[in-house]
Amino acid sequence: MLDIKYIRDHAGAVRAGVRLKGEDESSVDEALALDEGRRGILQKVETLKSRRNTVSAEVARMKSKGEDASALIAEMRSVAEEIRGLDAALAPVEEKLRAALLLIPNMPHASVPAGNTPADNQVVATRGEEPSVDFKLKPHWELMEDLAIIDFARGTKITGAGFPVYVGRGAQLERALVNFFLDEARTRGYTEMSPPLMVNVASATGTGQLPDKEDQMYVVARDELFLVPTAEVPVTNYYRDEILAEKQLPVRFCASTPCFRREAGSYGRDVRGLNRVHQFNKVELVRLVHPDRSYGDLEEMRADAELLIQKLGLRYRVLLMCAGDLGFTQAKKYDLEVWSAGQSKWLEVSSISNFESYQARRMNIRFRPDGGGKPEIVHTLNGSALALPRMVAALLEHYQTPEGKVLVPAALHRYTGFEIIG
RNA sequence: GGAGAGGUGGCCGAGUGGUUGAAGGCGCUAGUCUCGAAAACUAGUAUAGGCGUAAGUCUAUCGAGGGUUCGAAUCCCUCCCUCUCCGCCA
Repeated sequence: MLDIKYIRDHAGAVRAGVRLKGEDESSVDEALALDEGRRGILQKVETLKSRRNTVSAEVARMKSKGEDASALIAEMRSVAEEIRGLDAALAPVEEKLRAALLLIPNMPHASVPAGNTPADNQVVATRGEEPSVDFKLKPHWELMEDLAIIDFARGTKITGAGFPVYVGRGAQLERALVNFFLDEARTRGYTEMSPPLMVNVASATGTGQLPDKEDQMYVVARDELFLVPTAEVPVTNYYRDEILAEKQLPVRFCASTPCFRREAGSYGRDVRGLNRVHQFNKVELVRLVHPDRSYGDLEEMRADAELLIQKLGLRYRVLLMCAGDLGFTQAKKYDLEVWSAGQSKWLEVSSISNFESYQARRMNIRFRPDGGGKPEIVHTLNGSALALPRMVAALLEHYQTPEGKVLVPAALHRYTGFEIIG
């Protein structure tokens, strides 16, 4: 969330930012009105509490001397009543203010293009080559079925649509990719983490899945827990409500986890094969950094993710997302899309975002500057490096042979232990 | 799941209704001393919010929330968490 003091002092800029995101401006005015009401009550009640504290000390002094304090105590009886009333009035105002603040989105960074359609996203780089072959490339769902390496029908039987089963060399290939991604992340300075796969309400609120994205998560209602839609949630919450030393920054974590997504509202769109599933594995990068350096870190993380695709020899492009395509909590975002040679389309395999202080303020993650001084809010970033299913799809399609087999790219040989599938 | 014990500042630990934001110790920071270091000594050392240009000042916070009281770290209630034992279990 944004700092209420910032909203107070820059109401115009905040409204403009909310508009660019295509969100409702009314929450800004509501927050400002509640803040004003809150401060009004606060000033009254704190004056009374100050009086009460002074008189309490006086009562104590008189009693210790054996003097009669009953007149003061009688006076305080009505003051106490007044305080009770004001405190009772304050609580709902503060609760509403917090709720209103949670509904104000993060501001887009100045370098983010305006717009709210895919056409407004800027292609900032395109790298790698399409396979040059003289036969018709099959889409991955035909390959995986022919090779019996990913089984959708049985996944549907076991659980439901969108829960594929990786089998044999399919499972081995996926595991090889995960290990490759994690090893690469480690050599680039990320500490590996294996986090919980369910999170509580506070964690889901901290990264922004709650309060209004609840329908995208699987809920374990009995225990008030949520299956993680991305490792971002447990990993970023690792230092929630803590104050780090400046020298601990930047914090760099990587984690491989399953991701569970209901994908409500997207039925029928790009659901063929591995294009969109309810459970998938993903290696995620997370950084907590000094506020002055987060945009440099964003570029570094983009390079971290790009390098993986380069090493696997696939064609891809980088998109700078427009304001309207930014998530609620994001200030700036790049998407990496890999070329699906069998479908002749781009598939999003990574999303790299700077949240600035937006998530960190919700999570109350701060650092103490070197040499002391007031704690400051850190900046948080995360990026996929990478999402597995669409990478598997692109690899199968890119490296297929005329005989319907699939060659394993050289970078993975030491991880798979085999060089061909089929 | 059953029984018991406990949650106080960065850490340890005192404190059972009255100047206790909280003794004492450790740690940390600065200073004195020293060629330097250690030791010793002195001082400082939480977070959030309100008002204020600022200095500052006021309020809140002793796991969380509620209650009793003129006044709560201290008394009462609910919840959460940790530890020990029993049961169950990968």
